[in-house]
Amino acid sequence: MDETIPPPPGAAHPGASPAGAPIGKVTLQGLARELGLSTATISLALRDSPMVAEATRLKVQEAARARGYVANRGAAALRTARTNIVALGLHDIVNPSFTELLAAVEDALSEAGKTVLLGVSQEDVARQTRTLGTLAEYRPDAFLVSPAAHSRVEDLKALASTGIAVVQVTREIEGSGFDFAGSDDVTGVALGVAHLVALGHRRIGMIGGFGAISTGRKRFAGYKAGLAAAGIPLDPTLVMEGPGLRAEGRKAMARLLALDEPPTAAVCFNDLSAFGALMELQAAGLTAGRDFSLVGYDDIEEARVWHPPLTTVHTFIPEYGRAAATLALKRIADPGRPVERAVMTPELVVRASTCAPVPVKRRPL
Amino acid sequence: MDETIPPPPGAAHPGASPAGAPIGKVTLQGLARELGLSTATISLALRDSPMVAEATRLKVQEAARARGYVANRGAAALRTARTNIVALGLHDIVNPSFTELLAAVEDALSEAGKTVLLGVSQEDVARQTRTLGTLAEYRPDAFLVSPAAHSRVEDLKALASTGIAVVQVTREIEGSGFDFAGSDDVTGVALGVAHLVALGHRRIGMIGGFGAISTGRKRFAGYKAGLAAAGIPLDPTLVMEGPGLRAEGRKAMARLLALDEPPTAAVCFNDLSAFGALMELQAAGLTAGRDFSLVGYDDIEEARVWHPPLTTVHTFIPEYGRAAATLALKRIADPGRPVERAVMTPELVVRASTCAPVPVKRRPL
DNA sequence: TCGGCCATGCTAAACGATTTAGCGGCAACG
DNA sequence: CGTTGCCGCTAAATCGTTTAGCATGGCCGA
Repeated sequence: MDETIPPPPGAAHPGASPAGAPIGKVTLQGLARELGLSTATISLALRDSPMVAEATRLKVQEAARARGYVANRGAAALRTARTNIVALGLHDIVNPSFTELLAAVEDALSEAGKTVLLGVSQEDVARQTRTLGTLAEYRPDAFLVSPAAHSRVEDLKALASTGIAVVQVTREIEGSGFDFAGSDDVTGVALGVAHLVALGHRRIGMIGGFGAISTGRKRFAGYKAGLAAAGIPLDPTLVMEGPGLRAEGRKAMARLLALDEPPTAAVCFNDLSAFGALMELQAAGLTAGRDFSLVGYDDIEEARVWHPPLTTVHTFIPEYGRAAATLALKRIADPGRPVERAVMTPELVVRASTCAPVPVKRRPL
Repeated sequence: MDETIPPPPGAAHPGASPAGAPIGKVTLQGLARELGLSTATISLALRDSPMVAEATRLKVQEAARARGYVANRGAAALRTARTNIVALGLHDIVNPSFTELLAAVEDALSEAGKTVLLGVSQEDVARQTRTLGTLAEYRPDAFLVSPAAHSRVEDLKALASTGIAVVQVTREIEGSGFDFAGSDDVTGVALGVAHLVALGHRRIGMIGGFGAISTGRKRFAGYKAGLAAAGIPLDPTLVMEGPGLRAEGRKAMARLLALDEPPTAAVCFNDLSAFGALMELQAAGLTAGRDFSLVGYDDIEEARVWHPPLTTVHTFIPEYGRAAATLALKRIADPGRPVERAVMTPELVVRASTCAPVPVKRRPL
């Protein structure tokens, strides 16, 4: 825990550049020259190899500390074909649920000595191709990917052919044959529908979630499964497809309310679209939990503080974030292992945005 | 925009490994052997050097594409001493305001061909030292840092001595002599205080923000400046120090309400602590904007949807995120340039959490 | 006294790219 | 016809590290 760097030891360092020179670049070779040893010995000593004598090891480590030696992992990686970098290719990071994911993944990986190299595709396949390509040039030990909408198997296969470990997180491309960590979205949304059914609802809409991504398809499947379990036929006019954003949720709710026979409740693709729907309800003079029932998905922090607090499905994002990191580490260690899927089962969190069905009247305006 | 990789050209590639072999590792040397050229030519051709003939260039680029060549930036960096990596050392990423920052920085940097290497200190100086050390081993072209609380100049000076460009973002260590991008926090909070004063408040508290970080000190200074401008003496019992978290904001508000003579209003270190304070008000049966006035700081998305919508100070986070990226790029290009500070002036956003002063009665409970 | 063994540290060859001096050949020019 | 200049390309050095294999010398046992 020393906080000051001690001055160089009394013995003048032979063959070194001018004595008081700024530290600049200290390399293995520099240390080797100064200590009259070979770079091999320095390298081994710094990594506590048993092949080097105790005394030498201490001398070397002391000198390295004193000179401010910082290893060059790039050079080491060139030799060892291991960078300790894990590339993270996310489709988005401003969405709060992905922030939680990113934080969990970073934490788990840094614990394992890996460092995160970040790329964001912004839901654009072309940009994703570019980004993943750039990331690949750094030769990460593994890729953690949440594919952009509309990605196909080929868009990731390019990675696979490089022999790098690939783990999909949150979203997946079916049939890609990569490890996956995420939540059981079918069950999750079905849970929400079941809750609404139990409250007496029969006309239940679905807001947001589009078919271009696996989560969209699965959550829609959960919606259908929930209806089917209750013997309610699917009414396509109640299904509002769209990306899971506040603005989309709001538009969707407006369209639902404008129907001749509006639903009395809705499940949402994610909390974000639920928030948008809540805003539209407010604007229409309606209150969720009194005039209309709304169930979100994800349970991000904001869900708890809405007015009313949002009933939603908790999906354990940090947990599967860590799981994704673990899968990556396992596959790095053993590239031949069988494909593994880490799937968390979500849980319904009942708050105050749902109630027994109330026929929706047209806006008072 | 081809989506299929064409088969190798008709002419059998001489001296290559078994024809149908999996692509595996294609290197400059491999391409050179296959094309009967030197690695120098390949390297130059791939980078569109004018030193290589048009025909050769096309032939090389075509072959590279066909073979699935992916450059090894690590190797290139070893030679050129330029990695195109920018290290991002943040004290936290789950805080929504930092997500916005991260997104903006990543976007701006990737536009400039840089890739982000991420490290999170979690507000812990020891961990920060470790993290920055690890990041440094990858020899980033620049560091973007939001220092952990309690960091001192020496904690960053270690970076400086490596000759790497360092830019501080959001937070700074005074006297460190590095570039900085952030918002003018003194003015920002003073704006909030002035708003409250204009509404008639004289007893104004401050919630959250601790002296261990520059933003804490500056926002407190803004609080003092605002009071001074109105000729209101500072009452230390109204100042609640603490990290800017929901839980802390809640505790702080509880303590304020428990005072013999509670304030009628408060400014907050950030929106997060304001949310906590709002929760405590609710719990106490009080409503912000009617019984109490509260001003947040940052204007994160959640501020708009609170009930009541939070009056707060908008700080232009994405803007200074981009500014930070630009500063880093400029310093990479010219390490000797004078220190620059990019400071945005915040703006007050009046919503519904403030009102004229109302004497706070003790809880009805 | 000698052979063999251990402990220690060194030599040298990678790893995959970039960069620069220089070379052969050809055309133009005086 | 000799010189010059340019074009297109190559050879070789270099970046900082790791690692297999080898050299050295001391010590022990026979």
